[in-house]
Amino acid sequence: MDTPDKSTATQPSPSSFLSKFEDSPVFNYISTLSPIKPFSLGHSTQPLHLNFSSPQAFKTPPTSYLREPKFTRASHVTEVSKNNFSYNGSEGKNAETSTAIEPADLQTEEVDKTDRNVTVSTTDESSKLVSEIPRPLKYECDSPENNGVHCDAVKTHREFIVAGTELFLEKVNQDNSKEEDCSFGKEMGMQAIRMAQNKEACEWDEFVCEASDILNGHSPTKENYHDDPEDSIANSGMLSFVATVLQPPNEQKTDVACPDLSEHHHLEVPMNKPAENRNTNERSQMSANDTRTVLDEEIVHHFRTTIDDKQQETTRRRCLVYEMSGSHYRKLLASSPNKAAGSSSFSNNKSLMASRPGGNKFSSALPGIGLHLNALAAAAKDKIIVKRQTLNCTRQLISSPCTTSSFDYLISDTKSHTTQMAPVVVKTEAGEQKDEVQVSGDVSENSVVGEGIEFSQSSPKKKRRKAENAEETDSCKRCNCKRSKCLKLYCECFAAGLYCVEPCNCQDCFNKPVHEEIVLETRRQIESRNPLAFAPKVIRCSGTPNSLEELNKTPASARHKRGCNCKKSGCLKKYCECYQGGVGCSLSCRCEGCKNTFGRKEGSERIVFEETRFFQRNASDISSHSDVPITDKENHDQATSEPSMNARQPFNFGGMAPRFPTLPNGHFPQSCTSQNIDNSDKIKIAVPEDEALKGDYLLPTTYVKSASPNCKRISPHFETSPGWKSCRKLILRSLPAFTVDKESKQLLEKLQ
DNA sequence: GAGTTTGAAACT
DNA sequence: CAGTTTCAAACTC
Repeated sequence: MDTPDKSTATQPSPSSFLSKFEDSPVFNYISTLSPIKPFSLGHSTQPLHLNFSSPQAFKTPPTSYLREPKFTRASHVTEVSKNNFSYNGSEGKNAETSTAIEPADLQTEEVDKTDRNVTVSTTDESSKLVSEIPRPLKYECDSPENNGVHCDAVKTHREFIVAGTELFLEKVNQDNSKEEDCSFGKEMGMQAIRMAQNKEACEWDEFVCEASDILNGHSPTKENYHDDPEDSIANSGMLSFVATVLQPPNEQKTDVACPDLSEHHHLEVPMNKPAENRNTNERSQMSANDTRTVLDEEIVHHFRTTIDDKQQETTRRRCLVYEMSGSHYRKLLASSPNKAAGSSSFSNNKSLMASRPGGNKFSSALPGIGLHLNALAAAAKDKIIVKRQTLNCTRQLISSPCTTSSFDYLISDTKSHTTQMAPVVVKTEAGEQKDEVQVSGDVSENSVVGEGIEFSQSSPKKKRRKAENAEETDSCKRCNCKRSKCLKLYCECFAAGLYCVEPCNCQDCFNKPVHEEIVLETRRQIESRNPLAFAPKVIRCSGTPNSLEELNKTPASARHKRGCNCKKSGCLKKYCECYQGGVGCSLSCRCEGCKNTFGRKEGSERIVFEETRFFQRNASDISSHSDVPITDKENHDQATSEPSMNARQPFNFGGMAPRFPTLPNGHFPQSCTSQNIDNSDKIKIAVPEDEALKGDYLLPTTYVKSASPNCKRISPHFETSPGWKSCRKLILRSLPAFTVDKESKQLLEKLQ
C-alpha cells in the first residue's frame, strides 16, 4: 500500500471529480482489490502518519499489553473481514464487518446484555461506528504526529484501510465538505481539523480529553454507566462524537439527514427527529447484531486506550480539580448532613452531589472529577467548554505553553497546550482581559466544586449571591503574598495556575497577565525543578476492583501527592495539606502524631497490609510469574480511607486505575530490572510521580509492554529505597479497572 | 487586625 | 539529601 500523498489527503477535491472518479474503471478495479491484505499491525501505522497533524490527540500509549491481544483480535477481525470484504461503499459493509467479527473472538466474550442494550439504545451511531471501525485503525493513530484528532485523517485513514487506495481520500474530503453544514458535530470535526492543522486543537483536544475521561471513567462500571440513562447519554455523546470522527464517509453519506448531527446531539442537545429516526433504524439493525456492541466496547476501549495518552495531559487538568476539590469537599462535607468524620468522609460526596437540587446524574456520576469532566457535560449542552463566565470570583488562568500545571490544562490548555509557546490568555466573551477571566465553561450543570471556584447549577444571580457570602468569598482564593511576588508556590494563585486578581492582597505581584512572560518563565523554572510542582496536591484515586461488586466495595480514596510533614498540628488543621485536601494521611506522610480525621497514617498501614494480602492471593492465583508483584502501597492506603469514593467516582474518574496493576491476563507486570521484591510481605508498586501523573501506568495496557521492552514506562522502586521519596506511587490514570480486569480474565481464560 | 503558629517551599 | 531559611496561610487572641 503506498502511502497517500499528504496533500491529497488534506486537500478536498471537487465532489464532481470524486463521483466521477468513483465511477471510473480504475476506482472499480481498486474497489475489487483485496484491500487489507497488506494491512498489518506493524505497517498499518504508516499511512496514518501522513494524516495526523497534531501530535497528541490520538496518540496511543507507547506500548500496551492490552493492545496486543486486542491487536490480535483486530488483526483477526481484519483477516476475517478481509476475506469477505470488498469495499463498495454500501450498507452491506456493516453486516460484513460484524459477520466477520462475530465468529472470531466475540463469541467467547461474555457480553453483558445490559451493556449491549444500553449501548444500542444510547449510542446507536457510535456503536455502529465503533463496530465498524477496524480496530487497527486506532493503532494507526499511534504516531507522534497523529495526535491531532484529525477528522480527515481518521476518516481518511480508515477509508484508506478499507479501500486500500488513496482514492478514498478524495472521497473523504468530499464527504467532509458535504457535512460542513451539519451543525456542531461537523463543525467540531472540521474545527478539530483546523485546529489540529494549526496546532491549536484546543477545543477539540478538550473534547477528546473529555471523551477519554468519559470513556475511561465510565466504562469500568458499565453497569452504572448503563443503568443511568443520563450517564449513558452523556457518555454515548462522547462516544458518539468520537465515533463520528472515525466514522467512514460512506456511512455518513447513507444517513438521511446529517448523521453526525445526531451524534453530536448526544453531546449538546436532544436528538433531533431525523436523528431519532435514523437511530431507530439503526437500533433495529443493532438488535439484529448484538455482538456488535461487544466490538463497540472493545473498540471504544481501544479508543480509550488510544486517547489515554491524552490523559497524560488531561490528568494534569484534573489535578487542579483534585486540588481544588479537596478542600472544597471538606467545606461541603462540613455542611453536609451526612457529615461524617474519618474515613467515611468521602462517602458524603455522593449524597452531596446527588443532593444538589436538580443536579443531574452526570454530575453525581462525576463527583470530584472536577472541572474539566464536568465541563464536558456542560460542553455537551453548550458546546463550549471554555470562555464562560461563571462566578464573580473569576480568575484568569495562567496559560503556560509548556507548563503542565493543572489549570493550564483545565482550561487554557484546552486552547494552548498544543500550541506550544503560544500562551493563551482566556478572555471573557466581552473581551475584557482583566484578571477576572473565568476559568471554565459554564459548568453550572455539573456542580463542580473546587477550592477556588464553585460551579453550581444556580443562575448567575444565585452565583452572584453565592459569591457574596462568606463561603463563596472563601472559595475564591486570594493571596496575600508580600515577598514572593506571587511567583512562587507560596502563592496560592500562582500555585493554582491562576493569575492574581484584584481581591488579592499581594504586593509587588507579578502574577498577572501583564507579566505573562515572567510568570511563564517562572513556572517553567519551577517545573524544571519539580515537574509536578503544579500538579494537584491531592490526588483522588480508586481501587482496582475485580468485579463490579468489588468495584462498589473497594474503597477508593485520595491522598496527598507528597504527604504531609506535620509535627504539631496533628494533621487536624489546615496547616496539614492532607487535611486541607480532605484526604487521609498515608504512609508517604511524615507527620507525627497524626490524627487526621480523614484517615490516619496508622490505619492506612493496617489496611494496606490487608489489601496486600488480598493482592498477594490474587497474584498467586492468577500467575506465578509475577515474581515481582508490586502494589502501590499508597494506593492501598487511599483505598482504605474513603470507602465511598467509588460510589463517588464510580468510573474512576480522577483516579486511579488499578491500584494493583495487573495485566489483562491477570498477570502482574513483569518487572524491569529495577523491580524487586520488597523485603516486606507487601507487594508494592512504585511509579515515579511524574509518570504516574502522566497516567500511563494505569493503562493496564501499558503494564505489559511499557514495562517490557525497555522498561521506560515503569520505574518501580523499592518503597524503602532512598529514591522512593521522589517517587509518586500513585496512579492517576482513570482507566476502568474493572473493565480491564474483566477483559483480562477473559483473555486469560482464552489463553488457557 | 495584629501577632503567632505552622508547615510547605525554597535555599544552602 | 539534610538542615535552614523564607514564606504565606492558618490560627489565636
